Amino acid sequence: MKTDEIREKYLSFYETKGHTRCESDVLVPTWDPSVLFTPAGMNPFKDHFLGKVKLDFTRATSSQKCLRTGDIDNVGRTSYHHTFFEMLGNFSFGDYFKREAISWAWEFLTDSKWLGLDADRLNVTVYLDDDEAANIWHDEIGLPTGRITRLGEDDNFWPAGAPSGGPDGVCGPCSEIFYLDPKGEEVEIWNLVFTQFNRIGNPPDNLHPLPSRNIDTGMGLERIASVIQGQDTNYHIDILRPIVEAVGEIVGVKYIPDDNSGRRLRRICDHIRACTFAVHENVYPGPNKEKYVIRRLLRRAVLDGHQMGMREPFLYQLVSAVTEQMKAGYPDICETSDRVESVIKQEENAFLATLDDGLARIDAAFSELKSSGQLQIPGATAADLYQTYGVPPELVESMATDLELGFDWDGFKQAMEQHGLESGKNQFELFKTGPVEGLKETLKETKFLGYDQTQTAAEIKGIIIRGDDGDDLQTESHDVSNSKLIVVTDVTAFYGESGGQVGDSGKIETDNASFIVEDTQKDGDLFLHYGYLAAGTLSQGEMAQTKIDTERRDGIRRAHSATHILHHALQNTLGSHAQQQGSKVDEDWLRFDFTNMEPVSDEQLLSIESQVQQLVSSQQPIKWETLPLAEARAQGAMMLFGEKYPDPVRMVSIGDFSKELCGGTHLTATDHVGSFQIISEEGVAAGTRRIIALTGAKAAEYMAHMEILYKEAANKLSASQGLLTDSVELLTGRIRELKKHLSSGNTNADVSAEPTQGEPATLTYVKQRTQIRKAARQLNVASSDLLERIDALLAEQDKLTEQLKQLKSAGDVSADALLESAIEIKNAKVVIAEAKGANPGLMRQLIDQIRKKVEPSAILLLAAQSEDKVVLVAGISHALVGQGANAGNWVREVAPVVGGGGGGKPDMAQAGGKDASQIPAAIEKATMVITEMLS
RNA sequence: GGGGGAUUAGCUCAGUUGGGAGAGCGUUUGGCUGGCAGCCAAAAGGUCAGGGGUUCGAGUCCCCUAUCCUCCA
Repeated sequence: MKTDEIREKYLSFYETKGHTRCESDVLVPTWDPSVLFTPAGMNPFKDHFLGKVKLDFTRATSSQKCLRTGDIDNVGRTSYHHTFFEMLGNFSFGDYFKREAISWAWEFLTDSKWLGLDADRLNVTVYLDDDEAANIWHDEIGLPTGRITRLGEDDNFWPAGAPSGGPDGVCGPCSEIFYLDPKGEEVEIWNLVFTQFNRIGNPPDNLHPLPSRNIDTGMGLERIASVIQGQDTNYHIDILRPIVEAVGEIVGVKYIPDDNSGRRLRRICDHIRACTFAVHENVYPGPNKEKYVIRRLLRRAVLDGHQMGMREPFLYQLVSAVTEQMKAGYPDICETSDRVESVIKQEENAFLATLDDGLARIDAAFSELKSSGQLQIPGATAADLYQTYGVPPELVESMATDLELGFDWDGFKQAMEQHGLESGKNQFELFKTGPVEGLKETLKETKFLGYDQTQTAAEIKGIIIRGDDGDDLQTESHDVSNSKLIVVTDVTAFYGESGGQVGDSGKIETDNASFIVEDTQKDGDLFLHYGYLAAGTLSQGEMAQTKIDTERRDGIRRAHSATHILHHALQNTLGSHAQQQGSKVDEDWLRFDFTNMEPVSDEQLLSIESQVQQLVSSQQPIKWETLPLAEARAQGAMMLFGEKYPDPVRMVSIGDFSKELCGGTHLTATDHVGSFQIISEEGVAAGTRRIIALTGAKAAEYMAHMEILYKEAANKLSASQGLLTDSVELLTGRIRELKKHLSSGNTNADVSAEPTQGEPATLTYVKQRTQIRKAARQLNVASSDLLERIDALLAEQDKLTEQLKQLKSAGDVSADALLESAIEIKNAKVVIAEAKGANPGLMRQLIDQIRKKVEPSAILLLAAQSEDKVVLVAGISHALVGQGANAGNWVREVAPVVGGGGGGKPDMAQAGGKDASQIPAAIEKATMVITEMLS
């Protein structure tokens, strides 16, 4: 029987038992902060089990794609470890319990209409004191007691060891079904969890029966398939073996199961499956969280390939093998395979580059070790390489082996553990507690009426006083004004932050109180109004009016509708790959992240902006409706892979060009967006770009601001040609020239900064803005700092011009002129002089010239840099240094005379001081010191 | 969210108690030369990521910001 058939049989079997078939949830459940990936079939139903959502059904079945990395090191080594796998499950939310769960499981496994396994090969386990389950197995199924084993809480309880070790919360005994394979080994194929207790505190008497008991079962699809298909490893079932073979083909290694490379091929097979699904869901390899896990999986697979000789990207070529095997269960995987391939290829290239870099670093580390005569690579060194540069330890090890060096794995692991500790770990709570959770259980949901109304009557259902450090407190009534509260009502006009759109603000008023809402958040289906009490006494059970700040809401609506239009323009300009990656919609402000491999060019950006503006002014209607998911799909609504959509869905259509599934609030016509301005485009992660834009009043303000900025900047620079960028270039070029002339002592060059006269030319707004942005980029500042930067550059230019003028007026400071003032001490020419107007670079140059001309010689030059500052530079020719003269000591003794200090090397040294009036005294001192030094 | 690292010429990177900004490749020019990375010589090319601080003096030390890499959660 094919794996695809088993999956389908399971789901339809439970449909015949009154279960609702649920699509596999996404691999990355953003709604659940306690996990990065969906780890089990029950995960998407967590809130159903906890009674925190309204139940549309009480029996469900699913084949859930899961990802676990806990046992990652065993992947490929054992017959049954995976990171990515599918979990078949059936669930009861306070509906049926042990009897049905057990008998249906048995029926599905043994009935020839379904799997038809040999009943004699099936054994079960139950929890120690779970007589109820044991009796069902014995009396109703007819299993002899010898085939029912009772095990302790570590094996037959969920969570494992919960009764004595915790955590607190719902838990219960479980019963596992084992299959005796032809080799005589027992393999676990199905775990039935009977959730019937709430654990509170430590034993004894800590398990309290739940009023509503649940069933949660899980059967690994790959494992049951291997049993049915008589394979001794999951990797040889019909949907996995072809992938393993494909890996071998591309890597150029024949698949031999027991071989070391067999292990590698299986591991690559597993990881590419995981990566294909993750990238399909828009989870790209990246530096943290779930993205990082994907990066690690992908890089492990690349490294395996690398160690089998692959030096070019190869994983991406396996995507088609994965989609081929998985498309029956997950048809949309095919729709994205081009994108998935290109993302994987890019990451492969990045990692191969890191590996190259790593090889160089290993070389450097090894030569250091070799010089100290070590025979083993210390774990700490390898850990350091890994943590800082991502050099994989396996690579270090294999290179060490080539050099007949050992590798200290223990030390490495120890160092990594230490690193883990130092990085600090903030653990997630498995089950959140607190007043909000309590309200979720009792109230379940807040009805949102804000699509049509800006104000609604509502009843105050909960008041929570926000504690400073998260310890919130629920209260019946509250009268301390200005205290921070969370208010929950049965209905509301306030939009709770979701889908990127920020929450509403406004007021909640009762006859006795006025509560200012600053933000609205959603927790499950509950709306939380965050704010403070302005006046009066707020009491639970009172009737109230929820009134949103309509002006702010209008700004948010403008930004949200503009976001959809922008999304359309992006795809139109860049291609259909430019999909939304993330979005934030605020009052007349929006941030939109999307997939694009390279920066969006200025021209493209302008085109995108003007397309949006055109669509805005075309006055097209914006409509929304609620319809079945399948129908929205048929109408071509844009759907994001990896996004979880309710069914029915809300679809927002703009004119005839945009249909998106969206729960946000929108305008009724495009022209209400008003002005639209893209204010920045930047990279946010590899393959992801971010556009920030403004709408309505904020966009208009921005435009006015840019015009003023342009005028001021142009005035400062006297940019009569109207080309700010040219003027900026001219200015920076002039400064460069000035510096060059100063350091070479060339006073003849004409670098006069005569401003070009005339009024700034008038440019169109877009051109002015482009000029400002280009100029800002040229000067490496944000647009807002442009004027400041220009001022600083103008000041620098003035300063340099002034210095050059001084140097010019100081007259001849050539080497020859200085040599005329030389005195002779012990056969050495000594020059001690003031080099008026010179800068340190020029002084050094003069000293070099003199030293070249006269040997032996000692030179010390002084020059005032400004009204008070003095610079001294001393140089001593090579021969004199050999005799014990020292330029460093020389300036060190002289500098205090002008109130400073200094030092340097024996042949060349530099010093400074703060009292230019003492230059004559310093010259006297310098003469004394050098005389002594040379005698 | 936290740890480590990086940012210097068009590119790849050196730069040691803080005291003359460098190499290789590339570019340009000149000369030599019958080829395949031709040879020789010279030159141009730098806000040392940005900002602040310490100092007589900062590529170098300290702080902040930005970008990138990397590990941990």
